[in-house]
Amino acid sequence: MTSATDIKQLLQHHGIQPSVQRVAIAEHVLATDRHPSADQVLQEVQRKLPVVSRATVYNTLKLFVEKGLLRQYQIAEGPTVYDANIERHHHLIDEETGRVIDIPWDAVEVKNVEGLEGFEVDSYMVVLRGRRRDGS
Amino acid sequence: MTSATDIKQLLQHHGIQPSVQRVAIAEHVLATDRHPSADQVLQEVQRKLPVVSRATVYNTLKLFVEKGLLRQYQIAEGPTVYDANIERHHHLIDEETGRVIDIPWDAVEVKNVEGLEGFEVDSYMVVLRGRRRDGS
DNA sequence: CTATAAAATTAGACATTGTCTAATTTGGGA
DNA sequence: TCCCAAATTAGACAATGTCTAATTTTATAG
Ligand SMILES: [Mn+2]
Ligand SMILES: [Mn+2]
Ligand SMILES: [Zn+2]
Ligand SMILES: [Zn+2]
Repeated sequence: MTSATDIKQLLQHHGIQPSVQRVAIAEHVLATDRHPSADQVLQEVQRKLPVVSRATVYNTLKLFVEKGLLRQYQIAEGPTVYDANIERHHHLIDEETGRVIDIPWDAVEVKNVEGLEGFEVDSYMVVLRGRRRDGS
Repeated sequence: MTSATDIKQLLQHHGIQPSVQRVAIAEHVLATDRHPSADQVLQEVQRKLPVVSRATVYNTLKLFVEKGLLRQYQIAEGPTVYDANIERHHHLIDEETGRVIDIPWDAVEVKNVEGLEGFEVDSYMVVLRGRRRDGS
């Protein structure tokens, strides 16, 4: 449960003025484990708060990324998606639905990244393609 | 060295009519270890063959992907890129230049992908972010 | 409380990337 | 050579994202 006041405080602690629009956007995008695109966020938010513009959604998502509240990825076909999970983790793309699913960092093991010759690596993730197994 | 006749045979062996445009596109896109976008391919090819249209470049790249001559990725910011390296391998995104660099499959080791609970995995790659080390 | 200025929001223009259609051109084979 | 299916093409259209200039909202100084 993240109440509206909690959201406001969270934004303020990150140096973000909690306007009505920003709180509404935060409530949706920070609470989901989906990986919505900017236009999906716009659709969702407009149901609760009809007076929000496309420009504000794009501006706000960018702001949240800059302030470290969100990550932004371009991993599958289609538009940039936003990710409220800011811990390091991997991603699986469901090839049937196109949906991006979080995979815990320790679910797979990646070795020898530090020893990679000729490169300095800041971060990495495994991107998998497949599908959910039936009972899941 | 991949000569024009070699290219023609390669296309024919993949069931592709080797038109002038397709050969010109193949010469560029199959010979590079860069990861060009469709519009980059268009720019390059038009220098040698001014009579090639945007539609043909998009159509041809799609055809090459369907026929297994090319891979298509959406890994970094920006447009879809095409990859002549059809062996499995990983990718590093140079954060300074934005360039995508191939990393050999055995340069890093990924474990426990088969044991991933709840998912069936068809393929995977490690996507790293960083930069070339000075003398490289 | 009111005035002022800065910050936030907005509509819509614009750019880029990609798809599609309908018309034209090309070229392989009878 | 002729025919016709395949290939190419220009340009319309759609989706995604950026930018600008005008308007609205909000914080705060007086
Ligand atoms: Mn995620
Ligand atoms: Mn590659
Ligand atoms: Zn809640
Ligand atoms: Zn060569």
